Amino acid sequence: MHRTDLIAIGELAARTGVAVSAIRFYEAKGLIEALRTGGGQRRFLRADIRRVSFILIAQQLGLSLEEIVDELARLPAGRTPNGADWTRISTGLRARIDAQIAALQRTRELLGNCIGCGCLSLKKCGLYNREDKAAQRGAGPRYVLGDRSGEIAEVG
Amino acid sequence: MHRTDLIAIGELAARTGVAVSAIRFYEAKGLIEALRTGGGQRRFLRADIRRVSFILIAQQLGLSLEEIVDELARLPAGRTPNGADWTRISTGLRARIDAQIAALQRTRELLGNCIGCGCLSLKKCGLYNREDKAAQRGAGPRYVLGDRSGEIAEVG
DNA sequence: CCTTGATCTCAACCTGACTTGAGCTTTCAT
DNA sequence: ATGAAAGCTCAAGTCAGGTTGAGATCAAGG
Repeated sequence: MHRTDLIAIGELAARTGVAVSAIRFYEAKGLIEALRTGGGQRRFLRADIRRVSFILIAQQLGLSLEEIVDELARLPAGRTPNGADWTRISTGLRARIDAQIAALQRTRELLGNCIGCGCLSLKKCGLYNREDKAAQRGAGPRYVLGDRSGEIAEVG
Repeated sequence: MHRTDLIAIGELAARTGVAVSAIRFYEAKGLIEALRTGGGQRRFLRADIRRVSFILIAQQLGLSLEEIVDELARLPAGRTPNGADWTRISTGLRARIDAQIAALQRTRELLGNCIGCGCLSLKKCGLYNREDKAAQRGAGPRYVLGDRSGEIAEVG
């Protein structure tokens, strides 16, 4: 505690590589919280560096900010999160990573069998019939990569 | 050739699971082309079912529509693409898949070493210092997951 | 004290990937 | 020949995840 324990938004930004505007945005979305100085400026805990880092990692794994809020909600309310807390949270991420890897491996294989032969008959090769909830993130006609699951394409 | 060789937009939509509006959008973006009837309605080749399917697969792998345009530009101009054409194109996708799998595996490992111990000291564990151009797709503060590469976070 | 850099708020704008709605026309089965 | 279903265009809206800008205030070193 020999140093200032609270950091300004600029420092949090510098420490995490995230833009100041993004940090304000995260606060508005409920991902992080800030104390305020008498003058109204934000002051963060050092632990928030860790918290923001977690947000970045989770984003890389394809979680939306909304999902990340849910994950972070599992952190302790009052006290600074410790190693055990992060471990608990990261377990969920690990499962997600494993699922993504599995999905990619399946796609890779199907790509060989299916596009490789030039047929691209989706009904037959099932490149879409997979229940690929995990890879559903990121664009694509919404209702296809999700809602549908029944019959899809078949090349005449 | 015993069947109608041209299909309407509604049929292309039904065959691929993509919304009609999305197909028009793809045409506007140059991903597919359509012939027109005398009355101005679009008519697609059966091969376009395959083409749209390819678009969906590529999207799942994180390519933007712009990137997909580039990939598709490698298809033969006049004739209907054949199996060999698709194989050639899909090779690029395979490389991308492999890269993504590798990146995820690295992340998985780092997650164990780094979050597992609770430190989340990014400079030390390098969860960010990776040159993760592939996973850069999809959200995240733009300039972090890309432009930067120098010093990042270090938990005090 | 004073200045300079950091912050503040709020509203507006941006990109990507589509969707929606209005108003009008084409197709095609009966 | 006709009427419902499907298609057309064009402008505007949506959502996520931020960024940008204006105008005002705060914090801290000299």
